Amino acid sequence: MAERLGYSATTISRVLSGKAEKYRISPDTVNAVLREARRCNYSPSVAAQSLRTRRSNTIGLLLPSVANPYFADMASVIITELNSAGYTTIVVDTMESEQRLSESARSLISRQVDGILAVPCGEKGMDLEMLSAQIPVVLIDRYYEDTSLPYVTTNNYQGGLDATRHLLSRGHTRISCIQGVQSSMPNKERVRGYVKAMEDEGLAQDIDIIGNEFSVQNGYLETKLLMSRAQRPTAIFALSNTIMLGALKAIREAGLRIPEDVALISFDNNLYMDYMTPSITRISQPVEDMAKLAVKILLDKIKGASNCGSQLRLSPIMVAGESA
Amino acid sequence: MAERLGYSATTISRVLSGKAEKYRISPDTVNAVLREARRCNYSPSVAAQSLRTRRSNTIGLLLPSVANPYFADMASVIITELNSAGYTTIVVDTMESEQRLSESARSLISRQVDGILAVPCGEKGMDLEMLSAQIPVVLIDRYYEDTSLPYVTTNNYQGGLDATRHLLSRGHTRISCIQGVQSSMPNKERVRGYVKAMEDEGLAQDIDIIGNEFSVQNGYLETKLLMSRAQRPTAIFALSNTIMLGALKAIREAGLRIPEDVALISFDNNLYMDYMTPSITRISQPVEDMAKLAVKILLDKIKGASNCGSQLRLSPIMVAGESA
DNA sequence: AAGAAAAAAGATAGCGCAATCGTTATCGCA
DNA sequence: TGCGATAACGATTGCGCTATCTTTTTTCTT
Repeated sequence: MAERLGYSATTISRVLSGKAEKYRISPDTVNAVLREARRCNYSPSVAAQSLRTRRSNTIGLLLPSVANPYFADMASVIITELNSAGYTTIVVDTMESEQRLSESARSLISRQVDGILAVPCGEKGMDLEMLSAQIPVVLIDRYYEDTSLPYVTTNNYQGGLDATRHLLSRGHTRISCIQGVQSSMPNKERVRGYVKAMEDEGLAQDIDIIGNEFSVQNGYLETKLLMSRAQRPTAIFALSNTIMLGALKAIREAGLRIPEDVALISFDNNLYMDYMTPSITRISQPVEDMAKLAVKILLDKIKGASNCGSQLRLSPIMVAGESA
Repeated sequence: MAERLGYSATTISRVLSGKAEKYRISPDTVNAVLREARRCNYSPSVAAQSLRTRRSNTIGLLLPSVANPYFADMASVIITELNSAGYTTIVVDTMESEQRLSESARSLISRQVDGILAVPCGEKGMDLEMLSAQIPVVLIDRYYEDTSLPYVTTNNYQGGLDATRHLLSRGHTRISCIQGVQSSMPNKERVRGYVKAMEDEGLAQDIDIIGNEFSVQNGYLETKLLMSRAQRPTAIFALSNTIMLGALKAIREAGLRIPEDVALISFDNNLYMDYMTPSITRISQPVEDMAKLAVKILLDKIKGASNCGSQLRLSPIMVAGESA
């Protein structure tokens, strides 16, 4: 393009990167360059730009499972937000593996992403913590104990408390809690809320925490077992939407009615939950707010603002349904 | 790293890019390099690599709406498939806008992606078609009339036919069809199936096609109108899961029973649909197969295989529920 | 009319890698 | 002993851009 127009590459670069004014390029030149660029359908090589400027206008998003509707919703909001801020999003599914998380994060850095948004896996985030020296990192939903990384999450303890108290207030005492990934902070906090509520009612001996995965299958299998117990629980607290779906299936198969025979309460919200019969009583997380906040914090960090201290816990909202 | 080890950058590059054997680098050297690389946590700059090799091991995925569970499911499969083939995925939400589609595709190309998977928007894909000269492009779900681009889609005509015939076989005659984006091929084909089935029964005068968006709101508003008609339809054919959800809400609000007062049949499948009451009768698309096939075709094209002729239509499966 | 200032542009280098084209040791073999 | 074959490595260049430093031209000032 440079030779075709008779201008230097420098001038052309300036025009195309919007720095024409700053360098006082004459309007005639600007127009000529722009016209030619359009004519020959020019678009700059992002690879070369990143190499030179060390910025890529790209953000990496690390999720434990894109198939989980909860994370898919989150991804949707994040992608849209980032896009309107001029960023492109690379989505990686870490499949609930700490090793994949580390590898993916490194791979993202070697791609010169400008920042990382992550729902981390595993117990201790040493690796992410280290990487955050090289690049802005913001956690969503999950975080690590004593981490200095910024995060945005739900007040899961409160959610666990609310759900359990709701069941207790309806007279339930045999309440089983089907959990997901034990090492994850939201899971721990929800369980803590459940335990606290039970203990407050003097039901410490009835505490029953089972399961080990945020999956439909886990919910299904654990509920199958529960339903075959001599002394069935009268209520189930499912720690995720997927677990709830599995539980629902098992309860149906046992020929039991909800909520008459077994009450059911779940975490997460979803387009569909209102349309189920019975509609599901649930602890809804403010996914959209969380996602938008996390994006905001990340972009601020990228711009150099040092609100590293941002560790936010948003309140969940209980949506009353007919299932409990 | 080169000077720290006393080797040339060339040698190091060869070792790290796995070409040690090809260039007969001695095992000692290889080990030394690898150890040092691990020690100093070296990872190559993908930007520089792409600049040099014109490949980025990255694929662009263009979707009209990540928030739609149907596309989110699709994205999940694609991301996972690509990842296990060694590719990273950039996801872009084109928001059902043809202009955004074009812009995003161009932006992906300037990012040196090795290929593009797209659920396109708009009537005629001139732009994508042109771009496909520069880079492999495979369409999923939607495609263009007379396009030469490879695509993988559902046999939507068959789906429309099946759904409508099912309703007809149950004795319905006043069947309204709530459609999504009119210009999209799947929509057109489903409608064509509906029309054909109606005409075959001599019900041409009862054909009733309404709506204009694949959204919950569209389904809701159109159904509200339907329910307030003097002569209500006895069955509704919703052309997507989102439309179905909106319809469901409106039917509920009208205090009507499903399927006694209004039968409901939908396109798309979903984890939740089995757990609704009544469970929804639906035309399930083979999302996973479609996604995997599209990825396969794209990777083949990247490798140079010229199966450009791949234009596949997979059969949908009707899942019987209680709603129709 | 001479000099200073502002306006408009260009020359050069280097981001981090890999393709290309070398060069230097080592060894077998007649 | 010398020669070519092979093994093992290196120097250079350029991918496409932009940051930095210069140069040329125009305009204004006194």
